[in-house]
Amino acid sequence: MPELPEAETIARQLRSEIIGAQIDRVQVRHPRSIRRRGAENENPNPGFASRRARFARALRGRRITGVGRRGKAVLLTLDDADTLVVRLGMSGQILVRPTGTPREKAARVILGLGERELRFVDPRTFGQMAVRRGTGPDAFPDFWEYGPEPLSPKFTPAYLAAALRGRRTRIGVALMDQHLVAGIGKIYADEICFRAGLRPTRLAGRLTRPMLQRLWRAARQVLREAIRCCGTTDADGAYLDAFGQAGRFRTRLRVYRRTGQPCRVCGTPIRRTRLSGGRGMHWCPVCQR
DNA sequence: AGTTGGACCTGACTGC
DNA sequence: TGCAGTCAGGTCCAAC
Repeated sequence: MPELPEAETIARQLRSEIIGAQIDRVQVRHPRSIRRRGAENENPNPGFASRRARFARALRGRRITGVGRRGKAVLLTLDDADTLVVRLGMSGQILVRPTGTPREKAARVILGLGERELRFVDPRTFGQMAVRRGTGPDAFPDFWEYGPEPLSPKFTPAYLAAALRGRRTRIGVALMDQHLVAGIGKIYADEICFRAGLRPTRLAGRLTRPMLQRLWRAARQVLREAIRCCGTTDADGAYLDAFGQAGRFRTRLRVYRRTGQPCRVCGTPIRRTRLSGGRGMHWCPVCQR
C-alpha cells in the first residue's frame, strides 16, 4: 500500500533517473487511470476518448524538469510549468523500464521517454494520473487542503495538539486523515500507534500532552525509518519501487497484519480491531494503553 | 461540521 | 481442480 515512504522512495528514484527526459509517446490503456475527480465511482467513466486525447496532448513533447511529492502523491513538473500528479492508490506502481521489455498485465498508462518508458502499473485501478496547470497551490486545491507534511517543520506537537483538540474520532483513524496530516495510511498508522505506546482506539481529543508528544515523535521516527528502508513490501508484494525492487521495512513491522502473532516486545498475541471505515487496526494489548 | 459507512476494484486466499 | 465467497485498503461521497 503506497503511503508517504513509498511515494518518497519512488520520487527520489525518479529524480535521479528521468529529469530532463522528454515524453515522446503517451498511451492510456484504462479509463479509470485518468478519471476526473467527482467521477470516482462512475464506470464506464464518461468522456474517456476526449479526456485521453487532452491528457496525451498535455504531455507529448514535454520535458520532465523535477520530481516532488505531496502526501502519498508523486508530482512530476514539466517544462511548461504544468504538473503531472500521480496518485498510487492501493496498488499503483511507477516503473522505469527499457522500451520494448514485456509489458506488465496491469500497465494502465505508458509514457515513452526515448529508450525507456515510464509505466503506471495499477491492478486495482484505485490510482490515477492528472495534469494540472501550474506548480503552485492554485494548481492543487485538494493538496492545499491537506494537512502538513509530517516530516516538515510545520508538523509540531503544538500543531498536533490543536488539530486533535475536540475530535471525537480515534487516533488510528485521525492519523489517516489527510487533512490533518498528509501521507499516513494503514501500515504506518498502526506502527506509529505502537511506537507511541497508544491504542489506536483511543479518542483523539482526549490525549494528554505527554501522549501527544509520543505520538508526534513516533510518527516522525516511523516514517523516517521507513523511508530509509525504501518502504514496505507486504507478503503479496504489491508495492515495488521504480526499479521493481521491494521495500525492506516489512521486517521491522511490529503490529501491521500480525494478528495473533506474538508481540516483538512482550510476546502477547497481537489483536485486531475494526474501526470506523471498516479498517482493521492492529495493536498489542500490553504495550499499548 | 464532524463523523461514519458504502462503493469502487482485483489478486490472493479460504472453504466446500 | 474449481468455483464461490471473503478480505484488503486510499479516497470520494452520501447520509446521519
